Amino acid sequence: MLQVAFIRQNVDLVKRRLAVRNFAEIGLIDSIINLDDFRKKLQAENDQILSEVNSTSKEIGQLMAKGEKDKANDMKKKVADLKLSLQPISDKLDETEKQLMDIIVRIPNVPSEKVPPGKTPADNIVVREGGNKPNLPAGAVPHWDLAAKYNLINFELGNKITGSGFPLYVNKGSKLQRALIQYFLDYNTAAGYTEYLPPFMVNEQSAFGTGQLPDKEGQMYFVNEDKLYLIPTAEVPVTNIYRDEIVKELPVKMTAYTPCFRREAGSYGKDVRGLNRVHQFDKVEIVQLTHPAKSYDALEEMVLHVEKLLNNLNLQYRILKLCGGDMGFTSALTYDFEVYSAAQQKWLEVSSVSNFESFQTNRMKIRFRDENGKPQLAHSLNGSSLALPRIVACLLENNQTENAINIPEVLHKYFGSSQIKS
RNA sequence: GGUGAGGUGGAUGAGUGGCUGAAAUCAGCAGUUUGCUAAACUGCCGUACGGGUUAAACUGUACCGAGGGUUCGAAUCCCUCCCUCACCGCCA
Repeated sequence: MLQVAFIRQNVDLVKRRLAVRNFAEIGLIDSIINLDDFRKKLQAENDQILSEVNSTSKEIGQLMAKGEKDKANDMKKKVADLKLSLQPISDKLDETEKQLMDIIVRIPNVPSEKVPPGKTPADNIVVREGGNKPNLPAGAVPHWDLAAKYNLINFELGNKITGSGFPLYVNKGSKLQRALIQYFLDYNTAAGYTEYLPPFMVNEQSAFGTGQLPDKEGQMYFVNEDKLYLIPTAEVPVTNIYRDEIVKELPVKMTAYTPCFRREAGSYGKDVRGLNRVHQFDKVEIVQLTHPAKSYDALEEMVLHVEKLLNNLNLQYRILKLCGGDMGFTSALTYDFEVYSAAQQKWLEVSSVSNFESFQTNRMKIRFRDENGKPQLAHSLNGSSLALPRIVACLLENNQTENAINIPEVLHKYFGSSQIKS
């Protein structure tokens, strides 16, 4: 969430930039400032009365010690009156703070000045393309057919066991998952990211910290009995490792493999065929906490990091800079990576790399000490490196031959062979 | 799940109603001493929201797991919840 102090100092900028993401702020920014003014006024009154209560109580203590009971009793009456007058003010203060919070929590992040305007994915800007266009043999088929042909993924059984969108990987299909996860983690740790294997469920506070709550309430699976959310991404548990910390040394670089659970409420149709959109999938994530002055350098570094991974896998890809309208709630700048699915003839998103600036860290109170020793909010960033299902879809489709699927060289040592045959 | 003991600042740990935002020690920071390192000594060493200031200084309030309550006054007493540890039960 945005810092009130930042909003106050940059009213016009905040309004202008929120417009870039087509957020209709409808006077909310002005309300924030008005409420904050009111809050300050109330707090001043509240503190003033409390101060009197405290000092009077102290006097009572001294009077009692001296045995001056009558005087003390008079003072008690005074305190009672003070408290009576305090009640409405303190109630109003609580209420105002709550109102203020309710609004702030629903304001999305302010886009960076680098974010292009636009409303739909069509307005995203292709930053660059890379990799080689695959040469498919005649009769090439989409991955769901390949998955069946080589017995790699059984969607029907996943459906039977759980429901649609919960694929069951089998044999080499399962091993390919394992190989990819292992490779991605090794690649990330080699680049200095510390590996974690976090819990796959988080509490409400963690889900709030990274911005899933209240914005994405209905998109997460919720275990009512224990009030826990199944994570939609490793970003949630991993970033929350540093919640309420004043970090000693920046940057912090973390990576984790986790399954990800997403209800994907409201998305049906051809987009959900095969591995294109599922409720449970595997992903390896990278997360960084940085000094505010260095977060955009870190973002570019992460983009290059993910790009190299796609190059290593020999996939045709493109990098998009998301327009204001297509960005997530918490992001200040996002690059999406898409790989080309040759058999489906479409681009599939496999990674999203974002700088959240202090939007998440303000919620989580992740700080560092500046030159003056004052706590300041760090910046947080994350990106997928990578989400597996669509990578698998493209690997299968793009590397299919008439009677085998070739495995990219970097995976050979993890996969144990160079081909999948029937 | 049951019983018992606990949750205090970066760490250890004192504190059972006012003199405690919190002793002491360690770690950390600054300095003095010192061939170097080490040691010794001195000072500093919580966060948030306000007021104040160019910035400080200074100052008000809150915070001792979370939330309520009792009281003129709560880290300290009471209630609820959460968590940790030990033992028992159950179980991968």
